[in-house]
Amino acid sequence: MDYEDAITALADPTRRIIIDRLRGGSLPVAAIAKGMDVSRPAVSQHLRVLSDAGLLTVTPKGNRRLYAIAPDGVDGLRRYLDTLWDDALAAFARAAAEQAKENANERSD
Amino acid sequence: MDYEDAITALADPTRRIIIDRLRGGSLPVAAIAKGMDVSRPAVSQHLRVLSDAGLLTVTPKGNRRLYAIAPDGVDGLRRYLDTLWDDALAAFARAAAEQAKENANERSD
DNA sequence: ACGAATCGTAAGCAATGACTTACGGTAAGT
DNA sequence: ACTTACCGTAAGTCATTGCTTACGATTCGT
Repeated sequence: MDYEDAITALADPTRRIIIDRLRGGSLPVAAIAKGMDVSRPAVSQHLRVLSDAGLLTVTPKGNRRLYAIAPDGVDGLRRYLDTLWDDALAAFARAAAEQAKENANERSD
Repeated sequence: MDYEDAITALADPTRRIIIDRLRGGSLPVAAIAKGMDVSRPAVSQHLRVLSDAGLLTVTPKGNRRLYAIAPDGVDGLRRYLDTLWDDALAAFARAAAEQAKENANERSD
């Protein structure tokens, strides 16, 4: 299972902020950390977690390191949630049908 | 933001197991806890977290309480990931185009 | 070649959270 | 009515983890 690391990584608010900052495209670490309420090393640690989870790609560019969102990592989570969504809807429909049948029995009592 | 509670709730492995057990339909607490490697009160606490996050619905049924996956809660997370997916793909496409342009400049040097 | 900039890592600390045991409260069975 | 079953909550403990400061390594600029 790979989506598990992804969902664990995205559970942290600071990491979601980092992800949001990368929505527009790749950024170096200093640019990501700028204006955030945690130190730059903290951001580095979060970037490590996000990379290990497959949510970010790193491309060394001379002095700096550019981080970007990895579409594949996001897709893993999307697929997990899609199956969950399908099962939830199916179970919901069955429960609704069951409830309707019970109501019909009540009326016939 | 509501999806934040949902993703935090799903970050825990035990809670994901609980969710998986509810994929087939609603279950009482004892049935969920049966065979799991944590105590029943622990399951109760997890069910509380999942409910507060909007991922589960509770319907008291006489002596027992039936828990079921709430499609709406799952949908909130799906929408968040969809926007993330869209932005990631767009950024990826821009980066690819940029890279192609750089390569063209290199060949012309 | 030397100083400045960019970044990752190590060590230590404080806070969050997941678990257990113990308990109380409500509904079902006899 | 009394016992049993089902379930949530409280209190306390222990591991996890997110943060800071300090440091070392690599690259850019002059």
